[in-house]
Amino acid sequence: MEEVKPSPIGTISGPEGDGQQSLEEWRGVLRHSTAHIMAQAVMRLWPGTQLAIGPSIADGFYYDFKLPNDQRFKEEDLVQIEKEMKKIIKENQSFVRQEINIEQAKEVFGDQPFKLEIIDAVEQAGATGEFLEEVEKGNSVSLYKNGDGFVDLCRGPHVPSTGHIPAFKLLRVAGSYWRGSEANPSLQRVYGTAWESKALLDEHLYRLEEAEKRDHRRLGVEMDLFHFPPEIGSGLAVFHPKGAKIRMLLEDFSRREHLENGYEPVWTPHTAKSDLFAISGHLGWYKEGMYPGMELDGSTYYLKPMNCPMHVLIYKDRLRSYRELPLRLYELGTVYRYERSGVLHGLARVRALTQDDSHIFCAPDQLPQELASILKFILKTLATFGLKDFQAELSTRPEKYVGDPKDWELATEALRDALISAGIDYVVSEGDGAFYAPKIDVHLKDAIGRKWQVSTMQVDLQMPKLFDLEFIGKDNERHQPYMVHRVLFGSVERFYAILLEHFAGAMPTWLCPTHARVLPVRNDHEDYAMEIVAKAKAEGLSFDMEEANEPLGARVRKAKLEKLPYILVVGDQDVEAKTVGVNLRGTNDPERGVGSGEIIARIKSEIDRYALAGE
RNA sequence: GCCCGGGUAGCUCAGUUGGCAGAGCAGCGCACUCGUAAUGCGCAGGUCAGGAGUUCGAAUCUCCUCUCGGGCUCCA
Repeated sequence: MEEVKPSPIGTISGPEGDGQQSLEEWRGVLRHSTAHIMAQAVMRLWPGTQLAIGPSIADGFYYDFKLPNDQRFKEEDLVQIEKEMKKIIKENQSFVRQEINIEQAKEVFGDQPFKLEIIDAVEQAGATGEFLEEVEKGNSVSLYKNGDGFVDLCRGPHVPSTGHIPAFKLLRVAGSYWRGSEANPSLQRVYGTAWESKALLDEHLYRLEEAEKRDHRRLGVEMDLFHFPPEIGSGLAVFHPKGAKIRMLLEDFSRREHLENGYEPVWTPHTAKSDLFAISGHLGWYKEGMYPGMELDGSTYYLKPMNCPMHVLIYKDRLRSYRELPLRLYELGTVYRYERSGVLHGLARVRALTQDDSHIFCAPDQLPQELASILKFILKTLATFGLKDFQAELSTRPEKYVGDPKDWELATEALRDALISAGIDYVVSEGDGAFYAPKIDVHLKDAIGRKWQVSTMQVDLQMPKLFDLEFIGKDNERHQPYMVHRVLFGSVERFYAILLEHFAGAMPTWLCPTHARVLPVRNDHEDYAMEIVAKAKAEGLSFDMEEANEPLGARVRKAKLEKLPYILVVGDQDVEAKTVGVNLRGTNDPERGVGSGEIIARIKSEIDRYALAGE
């Protein structure tokens, strides 16, 4: 529960203004009011502008406009709009709420087609009793009037007057569509942020700057981990030696964990004939997400967008006994998906991705136990990386689906039960399931708060039917197994991106390509430094050495910028006493005189435990 | 895919009204041999994303393509 705090703003104007709002709700009101003032400013500067909607969002607000004659905002326009907004704030106009009936509303907003559409929706909702997200149902609507005659259709509430906006800033302009659909007119969206004090605004802007520094795309370049060669194509990454080493360590972790948890490795090719994807339903329901077919020997081959159909074929290769179930097939499977050019985003959304994929075939009565143990596996995996700030979502049957709605119901309830018995908070996302199954998704936030789906588990009753899967039960009869799709990382690439941002590039020691750099103080300490590198290598660790061609301070700085977890300095005293000076990442004062065997044992133990910083 | 904004050395960025393409860092060479976040000097580095056009002359203006960023939609 959010703490109820005294209002930083003062009172708010509207029916909900009963003083019970949380701080976040107050900020929502402040931001929504700022959006109104922005709309007012835009109306002054571009008379004839059509207003769409202007809600508050996390940390800010936006407003969608259709400018007269299809004009577009430019970056410089934001300065103008801000200036006008400041004027309106100075004028301290009151926000006056007024309830009017539908007929009156249609007259007031006669020249505002988007508002009219909303009013129509309210009217219809009033008739049907249907709930609408953006408006209260009913036979009347509310509007807010400001001093100079600006009127906006709005549910409210608002701050009492325009003077109650202590600090705001417009951030960027973007394109959008009316009601988010490409079929509708395109609009101009302006994003901004507003806070109850200048200090909080500055803090927020500073946070945004800091977040930019941990953007995985930027770290990827700075740390020489990966890049996207245009010659290969959009959304297709190459991993450089250091980046690939990190990736390998992640994948090794995944393999080890799966083998220890009762999964069986499989391997499947990257392409298959259309026959396979026709049976699985992919060509019917997912074709727009696939690379186009390749003609070969009279067949059409597709790159696989998912691993499931191939895993199904492994199951189906022979008759299965109930004794084999649950059968957990696991593969780091690389799949290819056509993602629209505008949605690609570094490693977080690519066109070639490797899933830590498993398909579990089980008897119906094994399902609850299996789902519970998958959830546990997911949580344990996230905990290993210190990822605590996640959100679970239960996604239900989408509009485009295969199978019987009754099966969907059964599968959805099984997932819900798993969440409830694990005591995990979740939200329901109606209609967001895969075309073949409902799912539980786990979402993680990146550096700037964008949410990305990572782990998912899906209960699939369709694929077993489509492929006629069977097993022989205790009763010597044929039965159909259930099938669960699940990933823990989601895709290695996306998880990699999330981890880079989570750790701001300072990966836990066990995920670092190089564990320590040994720095000889003078050239004549190099032999001793190399001895330590060799000793570490014999213990399975990866150390390197940089010759004393530059001052020690410069080499220390370089190693720090490379975010190496350990810098080991060796000089006269160390050669004498067989010790090293330990400079640990994130600390300022080095520890002198640590035995060379001791530091190697320390680092080794850290790696063996998958330790996070400070553990 | 759609809207907006970008693309100049490996990286970060200057580049005036159209008039000889620059800096810092990184790289390479030489000197320095140093105890915990930048030693000095020198060298090299470019089809100004690509193509077409306007012009005596284009990094600069126009058009097209590619690509990146912010959104919309979509999703691991």
